[in-house]
Amino acid sequence: MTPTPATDSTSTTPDGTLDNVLDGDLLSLDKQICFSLHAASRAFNGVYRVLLKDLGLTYPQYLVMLVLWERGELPVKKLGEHLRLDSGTLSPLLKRLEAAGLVRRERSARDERSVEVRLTEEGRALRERALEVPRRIATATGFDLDELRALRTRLDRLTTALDEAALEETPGCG
Amino acid sequence: MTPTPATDSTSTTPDGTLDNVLDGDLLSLDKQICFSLHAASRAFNGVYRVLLKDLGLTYPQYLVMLVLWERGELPVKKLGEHLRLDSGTLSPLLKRLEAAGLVRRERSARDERSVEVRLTEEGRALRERALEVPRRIATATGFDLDELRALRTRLDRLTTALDEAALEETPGCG
DNA sequence: CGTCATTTAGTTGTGCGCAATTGAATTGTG
DNA sequence: CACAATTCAATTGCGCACAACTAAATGACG
Repeated sequence: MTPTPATDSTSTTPDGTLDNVLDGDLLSLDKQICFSLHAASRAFNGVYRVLLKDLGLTYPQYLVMLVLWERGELPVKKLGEHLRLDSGTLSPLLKRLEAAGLVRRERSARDERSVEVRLTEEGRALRERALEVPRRIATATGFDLDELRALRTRLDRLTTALDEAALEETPGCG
Repeated sequence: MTPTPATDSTSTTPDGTLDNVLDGDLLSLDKQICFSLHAASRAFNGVYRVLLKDLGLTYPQYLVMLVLWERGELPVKKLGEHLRLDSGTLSPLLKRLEAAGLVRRERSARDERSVEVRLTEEGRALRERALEVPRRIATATGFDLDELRALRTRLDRLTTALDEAALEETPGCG
């Protein structure tokens, strides 16, 4: 059972430009891209879920820990900037990490609006057990390091383009 | 503000194999891949959200409609196979589509376990308004058609590899 | 100094994704 | 036929993503 849909009605276009493509063909290609991206994202998520289960972490929690392992401690705001997540997502997530004993949250003394997130000893220790995760992920993709880097570059390019487009599409920003 | 993290401590490895890479380096690369993929997925989702708002659809609902526009009618089970989603996700989603008047759900006469999902006239009509979405998405990515197809191929390869790896990782399937 | 805009976390509500379970219908087997 | 196993949709529970809002602290400005 391959993830590839049956039809590929766009294969008749000679060049790669968008202008002389039928809308129906585009809708079909869009369907394929949608599915592929959506499926890839969830498949990736699924592999992480399996690997992270031993560590008691979800995938987004792992992302937070990766940042904290690198930086040690930082306010929720900065964390959100690194991860492109807002407090609506981070606040409950951090509470769960705190409940798990991996993290402490305390109001900053110099700015009482801010909340500092720092690793506990237990949280710092978890890094050792996490070290094997990336290798197993890399193996799971079937890609070598160069391919992984290339994929990263391509995804970043995609994200940048999409973010810019999103800004232009948003009503009131044109 | 680029999505690219600061360090790239993996750039010292000469070949693309995994064997002679330090765990710390891999953890760093993993962080970058994680972020890139997660960010790309959400950025894509965000652009769709903006474009689909006019149609009153969420991104997953759009995926369902794409399948229905192509097939017209099919049971929940088949829909789930196409989208790789289970009834836990599809059941409430389909209820919302039904509440929106785009879809009807009715028990199959020949097999009362199965539920047939079919487009209403309104649901069928929505396709016309959806035809412009793919072109705007394609434009938003900044990729041309060939690049989009290449991306799709790469993502499908990734998904296949990850799914296989997930099966092997799952306890009790080795 | 007081007032107002901004910054920062947190809360609420909606929807998705997935695991686990339930319950009904069907199929297979003796 | 009776009974066990399977199939299918729905439900429940948890966590994440995001929009919209609240509340408190800070900073800027008259």
